[in-house]
Amino acid sequence: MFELIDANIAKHITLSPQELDHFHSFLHVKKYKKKQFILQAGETSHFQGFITKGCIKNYILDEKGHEFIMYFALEDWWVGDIMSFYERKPGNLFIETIEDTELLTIDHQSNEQLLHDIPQFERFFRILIQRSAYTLQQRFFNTLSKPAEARYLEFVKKYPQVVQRVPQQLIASYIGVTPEFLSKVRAKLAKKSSKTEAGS
Amino acid sequence: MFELIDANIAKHITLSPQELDHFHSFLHVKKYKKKQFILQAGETSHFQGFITKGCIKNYILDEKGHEFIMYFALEDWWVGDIMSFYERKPGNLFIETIEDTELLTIDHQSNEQLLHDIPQFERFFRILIQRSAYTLQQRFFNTLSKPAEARYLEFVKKYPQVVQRVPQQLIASYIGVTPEFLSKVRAKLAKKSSKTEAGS
DNA sequence: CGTCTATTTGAATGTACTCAAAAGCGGTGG
DNA sequence: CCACCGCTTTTGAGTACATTCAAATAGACG
Repeated sequence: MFELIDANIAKHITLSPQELDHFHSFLHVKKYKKKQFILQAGETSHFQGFITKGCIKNYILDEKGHEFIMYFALEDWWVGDIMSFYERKPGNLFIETIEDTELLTIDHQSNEQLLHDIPQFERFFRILIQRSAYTLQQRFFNTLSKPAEARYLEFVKKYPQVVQRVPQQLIASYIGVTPEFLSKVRAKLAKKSSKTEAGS
Repeated sequence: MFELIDANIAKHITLSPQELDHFHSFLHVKKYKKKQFILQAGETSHFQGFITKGCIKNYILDEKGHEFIMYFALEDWWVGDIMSFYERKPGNLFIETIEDTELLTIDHQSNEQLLHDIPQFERFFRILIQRSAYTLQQRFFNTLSKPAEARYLEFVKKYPQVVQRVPQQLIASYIGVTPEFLSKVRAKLAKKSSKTEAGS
């Protein structure tokens, strides 16, 4: 039950068996069916989640109702609206399942208690946020500096499991183009690679 | 000397006078002339800085040598390449002064000591990173969902001091357009507002 | 005042978008 | 088991926002 999350935490901090047990005592299991909301914009996020099974998308909606996907998350990822969770006010993120999904969650009060009882978690979550901020920065840079084709190829290389599991239109949203345009990019790539392979 | 940084920290955590003194003992003053590098891509960042005077730009260079500005920082802002600093490996960020600048800095070893001696700082830096991650996320969303004109107007509204102090081409880089195009955007805005004012 | 840099202007071009329609694909019920 | 329905992906034509390159103008500083 806790193998995955324990291994995840062990990547950055080292806890005693007692501390681990204490940590586990704060966690709850939450289950969602496909296409359910875990969080909606306007709500205050009452928990952070760790995915033990399934797949979700985290996105913002603009005025016209277009989805802008901030990230996908599969097993072994943490999900949540960090600002809403820590500042205890309504956020602007949607979190929605793409498949049936199971989370381990920790609510706000438990989290405060955890940070107090095991200060190492303060460090753990700092590292988590730091890395996600870095990833976002790189992605922002890529989006401004590289054409859609390069961004798509990098996405496929970096997240092959996601490509298998989520519809193409969501990947279009992630890399920052319309579904129609991604389709055209892929058509061009297919033509290119068929040319290359035609060297018989 | 430490008034500004103490007030900055007091926004998020509360320290005793002794703890503050202890914190101050870790700090050093660094001074830079205009257009000097504080950090270059490929270097490992050995310190985090807090600006007491001046103005800097933090940017990434693409293969063609185009600058992509991640953020500007003035007095009362923290600057650094967080990933490089904490992971102790070469980063890809440039930090360069736009004006003569003075920093209070804390080096890596002192930082570790500080986090150990006053664990509240672990929380402080987590909050800092959290907020910058949030800001970056909003900006990324804006860049994908809104036209350049709207992004420019929001920038002017949000950072009026920066508009006064940095050349326009750098603002173009920040909002994600070429200097030429920002110039055209401004020309159109000027025409619009002159029309509005012509209702005499 | 002259030089160097920043900004503006213009023409041609390109990357990606919008809208509309067709084709593909998967699940479900008759 | 096949036919149909809904949803996703593809294709195409026209358009828009922003880029590139080149040149002119304006500003800042010694």
